[in-house]
Amino acid sequence: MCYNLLVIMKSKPKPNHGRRNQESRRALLEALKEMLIQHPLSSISIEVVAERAGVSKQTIYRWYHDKSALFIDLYETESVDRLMIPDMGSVEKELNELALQTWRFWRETACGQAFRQLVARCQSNLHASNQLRDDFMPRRRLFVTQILNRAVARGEIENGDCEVFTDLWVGFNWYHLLTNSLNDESIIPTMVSILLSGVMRK
Amino acid sequence: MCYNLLVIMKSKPKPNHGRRNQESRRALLEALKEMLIQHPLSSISIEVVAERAGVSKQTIYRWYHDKSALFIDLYETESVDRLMIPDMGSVEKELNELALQTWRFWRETACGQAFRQLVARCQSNLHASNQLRDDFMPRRRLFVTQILNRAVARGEIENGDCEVFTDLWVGFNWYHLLTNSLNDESIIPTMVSILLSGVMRK
Amino acid sequence: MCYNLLVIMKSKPKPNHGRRNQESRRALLEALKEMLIQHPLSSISIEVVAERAGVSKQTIYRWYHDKSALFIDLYETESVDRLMIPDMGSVEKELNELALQTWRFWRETACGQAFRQLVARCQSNLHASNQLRDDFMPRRRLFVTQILNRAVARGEIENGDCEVFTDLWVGFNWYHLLTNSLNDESIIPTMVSILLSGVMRK
Amino acid sequence: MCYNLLVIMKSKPKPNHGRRNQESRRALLEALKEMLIQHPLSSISIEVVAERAGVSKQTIYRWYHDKSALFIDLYETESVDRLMIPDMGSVEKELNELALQTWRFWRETACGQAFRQLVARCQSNLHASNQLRDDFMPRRRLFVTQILNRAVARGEIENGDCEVFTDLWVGFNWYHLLTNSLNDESIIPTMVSILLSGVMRK
DNA sequence: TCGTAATCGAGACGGTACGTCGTGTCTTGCC
DNA sequence: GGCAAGACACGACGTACCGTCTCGATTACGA
Repeated sequence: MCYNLLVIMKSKPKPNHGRRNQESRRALLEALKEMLIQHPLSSISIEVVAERAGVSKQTIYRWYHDKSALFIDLYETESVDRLMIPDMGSVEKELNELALQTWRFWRETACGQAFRQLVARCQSNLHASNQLRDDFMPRRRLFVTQILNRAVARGEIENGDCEVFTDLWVGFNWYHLLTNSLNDESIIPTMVSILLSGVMRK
Repeated sequence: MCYNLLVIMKSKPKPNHGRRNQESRRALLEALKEMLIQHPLSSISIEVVAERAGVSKQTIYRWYHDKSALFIDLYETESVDRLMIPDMGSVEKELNELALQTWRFWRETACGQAFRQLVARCQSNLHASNQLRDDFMPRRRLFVTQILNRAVARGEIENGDCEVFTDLWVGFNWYHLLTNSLNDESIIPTMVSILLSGVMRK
Repeated sequence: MCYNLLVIMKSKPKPNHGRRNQESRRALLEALKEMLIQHPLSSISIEVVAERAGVSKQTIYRWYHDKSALFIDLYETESVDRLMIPDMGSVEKELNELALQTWRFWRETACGQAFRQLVARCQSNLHASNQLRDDFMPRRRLFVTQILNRAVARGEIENGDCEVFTDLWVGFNWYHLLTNSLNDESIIPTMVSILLSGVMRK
Repeated sequence: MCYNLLVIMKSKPKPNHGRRNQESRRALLEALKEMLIQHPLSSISIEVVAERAGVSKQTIYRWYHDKSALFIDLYETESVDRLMIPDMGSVEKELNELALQTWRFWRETACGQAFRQLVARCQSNLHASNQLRDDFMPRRRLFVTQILNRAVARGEIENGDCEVFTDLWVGFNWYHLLTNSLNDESIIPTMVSILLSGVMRK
């Protein structure tokens, strides 16, 4: 049910028998993006998104279980490769870069504010909550584990405790996002160094 | 409009002629508390709370601006300081204990659910957000810094980076609360040990 | 659930605690009446009636199970006392008068066309069908049985077979309504005389 | 667009290159017939008929203008002339038999339900309405007039008022069909006797 | 023998309406 | 004045069918 961007993009361009209409998907995400600039996610109804995108409600429900899923599609589409950190030869450099990019992405696009709304919404919607935890977050956490895996390969850090490390990483960033404190980037290196101390090879 | 706990507590013990009915307030919070145990936040409507408490909707709206305000009243009423960890001679033990107590407090009382609602509300309310960051959280963070200060005094850890350490600490716990994953307590020691590595005296 | 006109009209004028808002009921029927002039019932949605009457959908559903019930309220309100035939001393005269009045009522107001739509609708809606048979028609049939009862009292006709007589009566009129043949009133006396032969006292 | 039975029946027995697939037409009517037995008309959607018949919606719309047209095709296909009553020597016996057969035909085949749909459709379609009154009904009424004619020949009844008699007859049956009350056959003799009283030779 | 043209299944789509739910406001009459 | 009761306008929900529209596979026919 959940739409997979990459698979679609790689499939041959010959379109449409009973397959998803890419045009309507694009219009949908575009409409949502524009609306997110002015309104919090919670005040944006599926009804209005559909109307604005020139798409029927049913089409939304066909591809997305709810508003959150729609936003997630947008979020992932927008953040693709912005948070893909290249090999910089050092886990410390890469983690610093990832945190910096994440904070900037959140500050500079509508996505930061929108993600806050998404988290908020999940606090009163069981399905959205499960989806966030089991579907969306694992994909986000990959950006971190990728870096960690490279570091393991380089022999920089021990292999293990990767999940808890990522919990701490994500928690730190969420906390700053959710309390509106993404401004002081100077604390990032400290955070990285505290975390790395716990996993560095002696 | 928003109900202020202290004012009520100072009012005479047998008041009531046109003043707020304490009985209905108590019934309201009680009903809410019971429901939070069994039902996800999402499925609790003001309508149902009112009915269960035997209170009219109007009475709720007279005293609370909206649903969140009701949850917050519950949270503040319930949250006694059961998170004060005594000196156990070791920062590691104390931090483990604090995390454990925090998770249990959130899991076993309605407060975890209520706090989630509080955080959610702050994502679309600037004033609430500032209050959370500048007023409420500093008090909560004291539970951690207190332990850290004792550890510094004992010579266990370096003095410094306390704020970032606490950010990581709080972030980790929030993350697990907000994603509904407070069940697996076995990861707590790992978390504590990673964090402490970054600040332990060599 | 089904609204009873007479009870309301007789109740004391002091209005409204949780009681039905008469103004919105009036607006509703008025809106429906106007729309029936231009559109068949089947093409009139509850949504639009509500909007036109300046009333919320919920309010309609509170008082009427479905569109048919709403129309029935209108129909009965409109036809009240138009089809109440006074004692004319002779069952034959009275039945002739009743048929004449019925045909004219159907021809001259929106109600005839609307009633056709109502019957049509009942052919594909079980609930509407039951309501028509068990709720609405018994009240309509009273206009006939009233006349028959008077005739029995006068000794004009036998007491019995009243139901079948009324079936025949109603069927005849329905048939002419549903086949768009309400024009030739000259057949009415023949119909009356055939029917009466079967029940007259010898 | 509207499918014409006769044209099909005259077409060569083994046609089909881009011609209509008889198998899917048969499956369609069969599915419809079966569903009419168990489900009220209201709950039968084109979508479900198509699925049950293993036929695509498009195929239905290619051959029928709308849902009613589909029902009508069924009615005309199914309605063989099983209502031809033989001479039984008595008009009363014959009329009783005719009513009984009619009711059973409507109850036991899908045709009763289909005919209800036909009548319903005529209430918002002038052309269909005229056709019903001027084309279809006269043929149906023949079953009655035939019996009446025989009775006149036998000298049982007066010659005259045949049309009004038939109006009453048909109206009575329609009324019971359209209100879903074809179950209590015990009222039929009463109906016959009332009607006959009005036309019997003294 | 191979187009070619229409039918067919599948099913996505834009629509319209549905009937329900929840919010927050309002009114009434009791206390 | 607070309060229970409950009607109300509003807005959104998620679902059900409608009738239209591609698409690619199938199937005869006629060149």
